[in-house]
Order: sequence, then structure tokens, then C-alpha cells
Amino acid sequence: MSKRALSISREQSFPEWYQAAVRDGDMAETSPVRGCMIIKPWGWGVWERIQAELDARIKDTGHENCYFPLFIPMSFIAKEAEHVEGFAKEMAVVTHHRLKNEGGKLVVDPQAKLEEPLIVRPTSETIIGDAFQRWIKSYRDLPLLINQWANVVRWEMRTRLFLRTAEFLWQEGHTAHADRDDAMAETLKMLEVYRAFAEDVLAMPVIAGEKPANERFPGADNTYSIEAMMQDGKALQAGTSHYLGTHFAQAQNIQFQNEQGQLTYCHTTSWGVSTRLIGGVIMTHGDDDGLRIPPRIAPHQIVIVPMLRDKPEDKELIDFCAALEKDLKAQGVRVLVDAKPIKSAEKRWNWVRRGAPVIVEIGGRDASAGNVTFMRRDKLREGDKVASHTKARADFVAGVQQLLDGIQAALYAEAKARLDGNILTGIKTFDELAAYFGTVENDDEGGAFKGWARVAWSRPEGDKLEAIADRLKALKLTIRNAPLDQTEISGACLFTGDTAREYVLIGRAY
RNA sequence: CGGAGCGUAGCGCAGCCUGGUAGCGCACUUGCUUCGGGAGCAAGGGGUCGGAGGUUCGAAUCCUCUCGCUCCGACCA
Repeated sequence: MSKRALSISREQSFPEWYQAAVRDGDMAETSPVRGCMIIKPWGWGVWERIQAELDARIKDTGHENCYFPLFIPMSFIAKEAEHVEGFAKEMAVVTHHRLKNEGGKLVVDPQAKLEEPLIVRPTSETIIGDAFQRWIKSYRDLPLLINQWANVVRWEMRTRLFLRTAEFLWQEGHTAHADRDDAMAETLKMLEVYRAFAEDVLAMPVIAGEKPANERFPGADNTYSIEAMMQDGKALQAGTSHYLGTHFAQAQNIQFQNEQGQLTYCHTTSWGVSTRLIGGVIMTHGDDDGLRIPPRIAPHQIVIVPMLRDKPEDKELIDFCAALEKDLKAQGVRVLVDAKPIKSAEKRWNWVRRGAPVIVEIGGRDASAGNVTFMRRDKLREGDKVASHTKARADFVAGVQQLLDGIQAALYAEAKARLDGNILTGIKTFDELAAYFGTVENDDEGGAFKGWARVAWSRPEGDKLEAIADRLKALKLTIRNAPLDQTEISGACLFTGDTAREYVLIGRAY
């Protein structure tokens, strides 16, 4: 058995493996503030790549970036009834604006109480809606397409790095439209942007679909999501897009005069993805040697480790590496030469854990022969041995883009096979569903990988749906979404026995 | 907020039952050796044993309270 770069395997305990992967991969750590995280340079670099790639796509679809305040007057949140109810339990509230020194102790100055408490934004529908209400007067102002990159706070009970933190970073798009069709088209367009982004950039295959009524965003008419399958078979909601109808428009008086001069409520949408995506990337691609970052979001796509020996020959090595770095950069590749005075073997394994897509190791013989020795992080081992490849320098440089594309594609293919191969179809009754998923007492104790089930249902709402959700909850299951991509359906609803209307995906979730 | 478990060096842990004021592995520092690869030897540095009280001549160890973390549940991107 060869040694693995992480001290715990996915098999042993997936949650513990996740924590080790995040920590040893230098992505993030917990902070002195409960539930918040410190994102370290390597993790931040990944987020910057995600931002850059997604921001370009958001702008390509006609949206403009802007920035709204972190603080929202409490009365704003109260305007949309469902919205308040959905978020009330997890809001951070600012009530004072001054401290004072009392007998050497710093205390909140009761004199400095705010007239109206401020909420630290959990999302920005209300404060952006307030601006929309002033900005929109005419049908000529529509559609209004806005996006912002921001941090938000939701005071969560239980937190996990990247997956659920009290403060997280995201982008939130907010748009206003003249009618339902236009707003719905926007909602679905952005869902598609997310799907393509997740698959093309994160190499994370997802299923785009509509959330059942009980999983809707507070205040939305329709909520859509992209759902990704993690390596433990659980679903991760990786992005959401909401059609908000006229709920917020009515609550906040977002109206325009149409071509006939009539005052009309706007139809609004909102959509977002967060730093949770990074957790998704980790749980999609990570292995027992740590992270495997897809080349398109890797801060350094290629890390060059010179095998320094603290001798005069080192200079030749460093020169060779610098020249290689220059050539690779000319190919548009993000390269780092790691010449830190640390043992080469140590550096190699650090980059393995961080998941740099390609790790190049240059020794004296490589330098004089003009060769490049490298490892692909996606296919690190062959059997028990680390798979090291050697190429002539010129060939390596010429083929580098192809190499990176190949890694990106291989990571996607691996995850795609897992997703496609683990959606069970053909389940017709609730008993079969229960038998398949079983009552796993303890998910983390090697609960067998189950993936998801695709079942037919009649799309009930209200009490009927609540009852179904409760039955599923007993099995720790939730309805993830109804895929947009529906095949022809026949037969009966698994839950009600009524005529089925569509397929939904069911699984355990993060 | 309920249930379970855990807080001892950066990480992983032992010691606790049967009190006598800390230890192991990895990591870190220095030196020598080694050198196509997760090296060896030697010498070092680092801990108010989560915190506060209490019992005791003496507490990591026993008692009480408290804070935090992890997992499960409720909630959620």
C-alpha cells in the first residue's frame, strides 16, 4: 500500500476527508468568528477564477455590475411577507453605532442605539427593489439587468467550510421585466448560464431543473436549481434562479407605465451562486491525495518544482525553469515556479494536496537533456506508483494547452459518469424507494453510496406536498428538482397514485 | 435549540479509571551525511493540558459551571 497524501480516505469518513482536503489543500480555515471562514490564498485564487469566468458570462448576457449596501433597514425586509418568514430566523442585526469605555471595559453605549435596526444582508432583493422602484418609470427602462458580487450573512446553526458558512460570498443577479414571459425567459437563461458554467469551467456536471413548491426561495413563484452529485452520492444545490412574479414589485411598488400609459407592476427575477461552488468542486473532484482543481479555475495551472540541491548546479536548473516558465506563459498558461527553499519532495506533495493540475519536476538531468518531467494531478498514480512522464521541452510547451484541456475533460468525464451511472430509474412505489435508500442511521459511517432516484410524480402542492416531504424526510431524502430535460412520461405518481406529470430527482442532500 | 462525542505543541494522538505540575509520531530549527524524489543520524525550539471556580499538601487527571469543535436532528446557498 502506498502512502496517500491525506491522512484520511473518502472511504473511511467522507465528512472528515472533506475537512482534511480543505485544510491540507490550503483552501480555507475556520476563523475566530463562529461559522465564518478565512479563505487562504490558494482558495481565494480559485474563487477569483470563478468570479472572472462567471462575471464574463453574466456580462455577455447583458447584465451590469453594481454595488448595494451591506446594511438593510429592518423595515425593508418586512415588506414581503414570505421573504421575512424565510429569513427572519437567521439574521444578524445591528442595533448600536458606538462603544464606550466603562471602568476600563469596552461596552456598547446604550445612548448610541439606532432608530431603526439594520439587518446585515442575507440577500438583497429588498434593498435593490427599493432602488428599482425609483429607477423604473417607463417600459423603456426595462428590462433592468443588474448583478452584484457581495458577501451576505445568514446566521446558520451548523456550518461547514464553503458548504455552509455564516458569511459567504456570492453574486446575486436582480432583474426587472415588463411581463411574465420576459422574466421567465431571464430566469431560465441564467439557469442555463449556471449549468454551462458548472460543466465547462468547474467540470462539475449538474442537472438543471425546477424545485418543488416546498423548496422555493421565500417570495418566489418558481425556483430553479442546478444540482450536482458529490462523491458520497449526496446532492449539492450549486446554483439557483428565481422567478419572483410581481411579489416584490407589489411589496415595493416597482411599477412602470406601459406603451398604453397604464401603470403596471414589474416581474422580477433573482439568481445566485456562491462560494459553496468551491465545496462542490472539492467534493466532485477530490481524491485520497487531496484536491484536484480543474485547470480552468486553478490559480496556477502548472507548478514547476526545481529539484534544488543547494549546490552550484542549482543556477542552471533555475535558469532552465525560468525559461520554461516564460515559454509556458507565452502559451497563455498560468505558471508558478516554486523555488522556495523547501525539500522538493515536500513541495511536490504540497502541490498534490492543493490539486495543481500539472506538477513539473525538473532535475539536473532534465535540464541538460532539455526534458520536462511532469505529473498529471488527475491521473497521479498508476497502481501504487506516482505516474511521472517525460517529454522534450519543446513538445511539452507545444502541447501544454492540449494537456490542460485533456485534464479538464477527464475530470468532467469522470464526474459525468458518476452522475449518469447513479440515477436509479424504474422505481414505482414509495416502499421500493424506502427499501432502496434504507434508513441509514449514520451517513458518515460509510453509508453506502446511493446516488439519486428519478421518480414520476403528479406535482402536488400545499398539504399534499408537505405530507410527501415529511415521508421523505424520515428517509433523509428530499426532492432535488424536476429536470428541465424530461423524457416522455406515463403511469402514476409514486406518492399519490394520480396521473404523473413529470419526473423528479430524489436524494440525500447537503 | 435537542441528542451523541471530543477539546493535551501546527496536525494526528497517548496519558486521565488508580492525582505527584507532560509525552509520542509527523511538521518546525540547527549541524553532518544523503540526493531522479514523500531520506538518515544527532542536537534543539514550541504546550498557562479550551476557560473559570472547587476539592487537595499537590489537579491534564476528581467535582461544578462555562466556552468551543465535530457528527446527527431542526434550518438552509
